[in-house]
Amino acid sequence: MTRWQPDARERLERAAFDLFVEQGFASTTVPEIAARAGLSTRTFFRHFADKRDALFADEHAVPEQAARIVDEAPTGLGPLQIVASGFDAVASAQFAREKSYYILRQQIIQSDDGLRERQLRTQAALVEALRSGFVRRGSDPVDALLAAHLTATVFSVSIGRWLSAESTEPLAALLRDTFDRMVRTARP
Amino acid sequence: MTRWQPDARERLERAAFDLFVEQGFASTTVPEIAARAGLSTRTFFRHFADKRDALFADEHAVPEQAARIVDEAPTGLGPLQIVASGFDAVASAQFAREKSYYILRQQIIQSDDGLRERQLRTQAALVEALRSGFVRRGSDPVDALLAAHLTATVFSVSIGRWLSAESTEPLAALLRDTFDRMVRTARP
DNA sequence: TCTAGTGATGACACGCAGTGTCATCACGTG
DNA sequence: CACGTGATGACACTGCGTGTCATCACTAGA
Repeated sequence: MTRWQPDARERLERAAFDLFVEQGFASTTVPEIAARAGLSTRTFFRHFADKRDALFADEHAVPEQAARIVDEAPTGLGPLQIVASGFDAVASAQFAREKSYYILRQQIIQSDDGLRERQLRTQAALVEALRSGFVRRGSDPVDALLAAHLTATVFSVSIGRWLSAESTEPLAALLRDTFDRMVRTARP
Repeated sequence: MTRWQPDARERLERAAFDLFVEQGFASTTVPEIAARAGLSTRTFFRHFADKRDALFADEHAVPEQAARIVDEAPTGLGPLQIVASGFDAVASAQFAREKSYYILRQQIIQSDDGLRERQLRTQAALVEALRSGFVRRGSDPVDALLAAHLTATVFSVSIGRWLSAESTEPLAALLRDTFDRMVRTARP
């Protein structure tokens, strides 16, 4: 016998996701999640800051990868050129699961105000990671912030298109298309 | 004698703001706010959805004004041209108080994760109001969403610059400058 | 082999956010 | 003078999130 199952966090994540799908986020309590994972309520809060956090465990890696891509880009490229060159890497690394998982997850998020706010916060974290990355490369602070916002917009809009009912295009193609459209839109 | 003071909501707003300034958002309880306003805890929650909401009472008007500006713009203008023409109106209407008030308010917001999330939500509401406004004018759905995001970025960045320590420029000028910089940044 | 950590967990108490429900009270209306 | 109305108060209750201490399996060192 081991002293404890070493995958407590993953069990909690999965139990939370399943319960949110089965009965909704609001009507799922933390004690329920913990019980399904075979753990106590207290242990849940040792792994996640709050109930919403169980749905956003993966997202913590996003700002890190963004910063890495920016830092490792060849010199001489502008912020938006760096971003455009990283589309494929991000599309494959951050969206490795089945598309149906992300659709289900997005449905849960859309069903609750608190979860929508939480998602906006992860996008804000991406903006900040990109901004500071661009500044490290020597960009003007305001230009860096603007480029970071533009980048986050491209990703947010592309993912929305990718998860929409009609779409069958791969994410990387949508990222490129959304990027081009944004460049065109920004010409007044 | 009146049966009750008719300005309950305003008293609660002011009491909340003052207490947040004096002792911080997290260490201020709703019963405290209600007591300072001379009301019960239950009444606080009749006026505001939650504790954070007392800091965002004004912001509910923002999406409405944005939608009105878009709807009343002359035909033939592109989304971003409409936005640029509305800079002065928004700067004067939505920021009528003393600048020191907005600085203080922003300090409170920055001090708490939940408040930052709440602010992101109001920005998302602005994006949605602009998006649907642009769609009503006949824009392509994706282009409308992109233009709405670009607009919200210009406002968010401009307000940040306006409230930053160094700045003395008027908000309308910063809006125009940020807009120009964004157009330039979006050229890869 | 004995012993003193160590790290994840459980158990329990607690403060506070937010809601449902009913009573109250001042007012307007017939 | 009786009745309805709308804002408020009082109270109970659920659930989130935290602080604190005990437990238990394992590990490193004497």
